[in-house]
Amino acid sequence: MAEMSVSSEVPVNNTIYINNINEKVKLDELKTSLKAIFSQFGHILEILAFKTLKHKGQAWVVFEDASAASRAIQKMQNFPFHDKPMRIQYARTKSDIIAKKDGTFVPREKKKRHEEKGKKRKEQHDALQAAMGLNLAYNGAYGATPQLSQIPYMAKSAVPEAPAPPNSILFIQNLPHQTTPMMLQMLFCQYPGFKEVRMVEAKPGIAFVEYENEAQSTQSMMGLQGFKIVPENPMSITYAKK
DNA sequence: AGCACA
Repeated sequence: MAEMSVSSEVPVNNTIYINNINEKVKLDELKTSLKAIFSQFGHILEILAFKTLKHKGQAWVVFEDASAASRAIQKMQNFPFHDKPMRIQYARTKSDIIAKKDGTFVPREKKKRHEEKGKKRKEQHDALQAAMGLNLAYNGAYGATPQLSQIPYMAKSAVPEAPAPPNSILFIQNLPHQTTPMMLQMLFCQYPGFKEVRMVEAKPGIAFVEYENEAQSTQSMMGLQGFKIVPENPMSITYAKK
Protein backbone atom coordinates (compact mmCIF):
# COMPACT_ATOMS: atom_id res chain seq x y z
CA MET A 1 0.00 0.00 0.00
CA ALA A 2 1.24 3.45 -0.85
CA GLU A 3 2.53 5.58 1.95
CA MET A 4 0.02 8.21 2.96
CA SER A 5 0.63 11.75 4.00
CA VAL A 6 -1.07 12.48 7.30
CA SER A 7 -2.44 15.91 6.54
CA SER A 8 -4.09 15.37 3.19
CA GLU A 9 -4.67 11.61 3.02
CA VAL A 10 -3.30 11.68 -0.51
CA PRO A 11 -0.58 9.16 -1.42
CA VAL A 12 2.95 10.36 -1.98
CA ASN A 13 3.50 11.65 -5.50
CA ASN A 14 6.32 13.20 -7.51
CA THR A 15 4.04 16.11 -8.15
CA ILE A 16 2.77 18.68 -5.72
CA TYR A 17 -0.57 20.40 -6.22
CA ILE A 18 -0.65 23.99 -5.05
CA ASN A 19 -3.74 26.11 -4.65
CA ASN A 20 -4.80 29.33 -2.98
CA ILE A 21 -2.46 31.05 -5.41
CA ASN A 22 -3.11 34.71 -6.09
CA GLU A 23 -5.08 34.64 -9.33
CA LYS A 24 -3.82 38.01 -10.48
CA VAL A 25 -0.37 36.60 -11.13
CA LYS A 26 0.30 36.03 -14.82
CA LEU A 27 1.00 32.46 -15.85
CA ASP A 28 4.57 32.85 -16.98
CA GLU A 29 5.46 34.91 -13.95
CA LEU A 30 3.79 32.31 -11.77
CA LYS A 31 5.79 29.48 -13.28
CA THR A 32 9.02 31.42 -13.02
CA SER A 33 8.54 32.22 -9.37
CA LEU A 34 7.44 28.68 -8.53
CA LYS A 35 10.56 27.39 -10.17
CA ALA A 36 12.69 29.81 -8.20
CA ILE A 37 11.07 28.79 -4.93
CA PHE A 38 10.90 25.03 -5.39
CA SER A 39 14.16 24.23 -7.15
CA GLN A 40 15.89 24.08 -3.78
CA PHE A 41 14.08 20.80 -2.99
CA GLY A 42 15.19 18.89 -6.05
CA HIS A 43 15.16 18.82 -9.81
CA ILE A 44 11.90 20.02 -11.34
CA LEU A 45 10.77 18.33 -14.52
CA GLU A 46 7.79 20.53 -15.28
CA ILE A 47 5.52 23.19 -13.87
CA LEU A 48 1.93 23.35 -15.07
CA ALA A 49 -0.60 26.09 -14.53
CA PHE A 50 -3.69 27.13 -16.45
CA LYS A 51 -5.89 30.17 -16.60
CA THR A 52 -9.32 28.65 -17.08
CA LEU A 53 -11.92 29.22 -14.41
CA LYS A 54 -11.60 25.70 -13.13
CA HIS A 55 -7.85 25.74 -12.92
CA LYS A 56 -6.76 29.25 -12.09
CA GLY A 57 -5.11 29.82 -8.74
CA GLN A 58 -3.57 26.36 -8.92
CA ALA A 59 -0.34 24.84 -10.14
CA TRP A 60 1.42 21.52 -10.41
CA VAL A 61 5.13 21.20 -9.81
CA VAL A 62 6.59 17.90 -10.99
CA PHE A 63 9.77 16.77 -9.27
CA GLU A 64 12.11 14.15 -10.56
CA ASP A 65 12.05 12.51 -7.10
CA ALA A 66 9.06 12.10 -4.85
CA SER A 67 11.29 12.83 -1.87
CA ALA A 68 11.75 16.35 -3.20
CA ALA A 69 7.99 16.74 -3.35
CA SER A 70 7.75 15.64 0.28
CA ARG A 71 10.37 18.14 1.35
CA ALA A 72 8.66 20.88 -0.57
CA ILE A 73 5.37 20.21 1.18
CA GLN A 74 7.02 20.13 4.59
CA LYS A 75 9.00 23.31 4.13
CA MET A 76 6.73 25.48 2.03
CA GLN A 77 3.27 24.75 3.41
CA ASN A 78 1.48 28.09 3.92
CA PHE A 79 4.44 29.99 2.56
CA PRO A 80 3.29 33.52 1.64
CA PHE A 81 3.37 33.71 -2.11
CA HIS A 82 2.17 36.86 -3.85
CA ASP A 83 0.45 37.81 -0.58
CA LYS A 84 -1.38 34.54 -0.09
CA PRO A 85 -0.32 31.44 1.81
CA MET A 86 0.28 28.52 -0.54
CA ARG A 87 -1.70 25.38 0.18
CA ILE A 88 0.29 22.38 -0.95
CA GLN A 89 -0.64 18.72 -1.28
CA TYR A 90 0.57 15.77 -3.29
CA ALA A 91 -1.16 15.68 -6.67
CA ARG A 92 -3.94 13.13 -6.82
CA THR A 93 -2.65 11.39 -9.92
CA LYS A 94 0.68 10.74 -11.55
CA SER A 95 1.84 13.41 -13.97
CA ASP A 96 2.08 12.43 -17.61
CA ILE A 97 5.75 13.28 -17.75
CA ILE A 98 6.41 10.81 -14.92
CA ALA A 99 4.27 8.15 -16.52
CA LYS A 100 6.23 8.59 -19.71
CA LYS A 101 9.45 7.93 -17.83
CA ASP A 102 7.80 4.93 -16.14
CA GLY A 103 6.57 3.56 -19.40
CA THR A 104 3.06 3.57 -17.90
CA PHE A 105 1.80 6.50 -19.93
CA VAL A 106 -1.39 5.97 -21.88
CA PRO A 107 -2.50 8.96 -23.93
CA ARG A 108 -5.97 10.09 -22.98
CA GLU A 109 -8.67 10.25 -25.58
CA LYS A 110 -9.57 13.64 -26.86
CA LYS A 111 -10.61 13.17 -30.44
CA LYS A 112 -13.25 10.66 -29.43
CA ARG A 113 -15.10 13.49 -27.79
CA HIS A 114 -14.91 15.45 -31.02
CA GLU A 115 -16.44 12.67 -33.04
CA GLU A 116 -19.32 12.37 -30.64
CA LYS A 117 -19.65 16.07 -30.19
CA GLY A 118 -22.48 16.57 -32.64
CA LYS A 119 -24.47 13.84 -31.03
CA LYS A 120 -23.63 15.05 -27.54
CA ARG A 121 -24.71 18.55 -28.44
CA LYS A 122 -28.03 17.31 -29.63
CA GLU A 123 -28.52 15.31 -26.47
CA GLN A 124 -27.68 18.29 -24.33
CA HIS A 125 -29.99 20.46 -26.30
CA ASP A 126 -32.83 17.99 -25.92
CA ALA A 127 -32.13 17.62 -22.22
CA LEU A 128 -32.26 21.31 -21.70
CA GLN A 129 -35.40 21.76 -23.67
CA ALA A 130 -37.04 18.99 -21.75
CA ALA A 131 -35.89 20.48 -18.47
CA MET A 132 -37.04 23.94 -19.28
CA GLY A 133 -40.10 23.08 -21.25
CA LEU A 134 -39.38 25.64 -23.89
CA ASN A 135 -37.60 25.92 -27.17
CA LEU A 136 -34.22 27.56 -27.07
CA ALA A 137 -34.43 28.51 -30.69
CA TYR A 138 -36.88 31.21 -29.78
CA ASN A 139 -35.30 32.17 -26.54
CA GLY A 140 -31.59 32.10 -26.49
CA ALA A 141 -30.70 32.99 -30.02
CA TYR A 142 -27.89 35.46 -30.15
CA GLY A 143 -29.26 38.93 -29.68
CA ALA A 144 -32.76 37.75 -29.04
CA THR A 145 -34.67 38.81 -25.97
CA PRO A 146 -34.83 36.14 -23.30
CA GLN A 147 -37.88 35.54 -21.16
CA LEU A 148 -37.53 38.89 -19.63
CA SER A 149 -41.08 39.87 -20.17
CA GLN A 150 -41.55 40.41 -16.49
CA ILE A 151 -39.62 42.49 -14.04
CA PRO A 152 -35.86 42.20 -14.33
CA TYR A 153 -34.04 41.51 -11.11
CA MET A 154 -32.79 45.09 -10.92
CA ALA A 155 -36.20 46.34 -10.00
CA LYS A 156 -36.26 44.24 -6.85
CA SER A 157 -33.00 45.47 -5.41
CA ALA A 158 -33.50 49.19 -5.22
CA VAL A 159 -30.07 49.80 -3.72
CA PRO A 160 -27.66 47.15 -4.93
CA GLU A 161 -24.21 47.05 -3.39
CA ALA A 162 -21.28 48.14 -5.48
CA PRO A 163 -21.02 45.65 -8.33
CA ALA A 164 -17.80 43.96 -9.35
CA PRO A 165 -16.13 45.72 -12.27
CA PRO A 166 -16.74 44.22 -15.70
CA ASN A 167 -14.63 41.17 -16.39
CA SER A 168 -14.72 37.97 -18.40
CA ILE A 169 -16.40 35.87 -15.71
CA LEU A 170 -20.09 36.03 -14.92
CA PHE A 171 -21.66 35.17 -11.59
CA ILE A 172 -25.13 33.66 -11.91
CA GLN A 173 -27.58 33.61 -9.02
CA ASN A 174 -31.14 32.54 -8.30
CA LEU A 175 -30.94 29.36 -10.36
CA PRO A 176 -33.53 26.69 -9.62
CA HIS A 177 -32.19 23.66 -7.77
CA GLN A 178 -32.66 21.35 -10.71
CA THR A 179 -30.26 23.38 -12.83
CA THR A 180 -27.38 21.33 -14.22
CA PRO A 181 -24.09 22.49 -15.72
CA MET A 182 -25.26 21.10 -19.05
CA MET A 183 -28.33 23.26 -19.00
CA LEU A 184 -26.27 26.34 -18.34
CA GLN A 185 -23.79 25.39 -21.00
CA MET A 186 -26.56 25.14 -23.55
CA LEU A 187 -27.66 28.64 -22.69
CA PHE A 188 -24.31 30.35 -22.36
CA CYS A 189 -22.37 28.61 -25.11
CA GLN A 190 -24.51 30.38 -27.68
CA TYR A 191 -22.56 33.55 -27.11
CA PRO A 192 -19.16 33.97 -28.73
CA GLY A 193 -16.10 33.47 -26.58
CA PHE A 194 -17.74 30.95 -24.26
CA LYS A 195 -15.13 28.99 -22.31
CA GLU A 196 -16.81 27.13 -19.50
CA VAL A 197 -19.49 26.97 -16.89
CA ARG A 198 -18.84 25.97 -13.35
CA MET A 199 -21.24 25.14 -10.57
CA VAL A 200 -20.28 24.71 -6.94
CA GLU A 201 -21.73 21.52 -5.48
CA ALA A 202 -21.89 22.96 -2.00
CA LYS A 203 -23.75 26.06 -3.11
CA PRO A 204 -26.88 25.36 -5.13
CA GLY A 205 -28.41 28.18 -7.08
CA ILE A 206 -25.21 29.81 -8.27
CA ALA A 207 -22.76 29.31 -11.10
CA PHE A 208 -19.82 30.91 -12.80
CA VAL A 209 -19.56 31.27 -16.55
CA GLU A 210 -16.34 32.28 -18.20
CA TYR A 211 -15.79 33.95 -21.57
CA GLU A 212 -12.65 34.83 -23.44
CA ASN A 213 -13.01 38.50 -22.67
CA GLU A 214 -15.22 41.02 -20.95
CA ALA A 215 -16.89 42.29 -24.12
CA GLN A 216 -18.14 38.77 -24.74
CA SER A 217 -19.24 38.16 -21.17
CA THR A 218 -21.09 41.45 -21.35
CA GLN A 219 -22.95 40.40 -24.50
CA SER A 220 -23.96 37.19 -22.82
CA MET A 221 -25.08 39.00 -19.67
CA MET A 222 -27.23 41.37 -21.67
CA GLY A 223 -28.72 38.51 -23.63
CA LEU A 224 -29.54 36.27 -20.70
CA GLN A 225 -30.19 38.62 -17.81
CA GLY A 226 -33.38 37.52 -16.07
CA PHE A 227 -33.69 34.37 -18.16
CA LYS A 228 -36.05 31.89 -16.56
CA ILE A 229 -35.24 28.21 -16.57
CA VAL A 230 -38.42 27.90 -14.56
CA PRO A 231 -40.95 30.71 -14.25
CA GLU A 232 -40.25 31.47 -10.60
CA ASN A 233 -36.47 31.86 -10.97
CA PRO A 234 -35.30 34.70 -13.18
CA MET A 235 -31.53 34.38 -13.19
CA SER A 236 -29.49 37.28 -11.90
CA ILE A 237 -26.23 37.83 -13.72
CA THR A 238 -23.41 40.01 -12.46
CA TYR A 239 -19.69 40.05 -13.07
CA ALA A 240 -17.81 37.73 -10.74
CA LYS A 241 -15.76 39.27 -7.99
CA LYS A 242 -12.12 39.06 -8.87
C1' DA B 1 -13.87 26.61 -4.77
C1' DG B 2 -11.32 24.53 -8.05
C1' DC B 3 -6.45 17.99 -9.41
C1' DA B 4 -3.86 19.11 -14.98
C1' DC B 5 -0.99 17.27 -18.69
C1' DA B 6 -1.13 24.39 -23.89
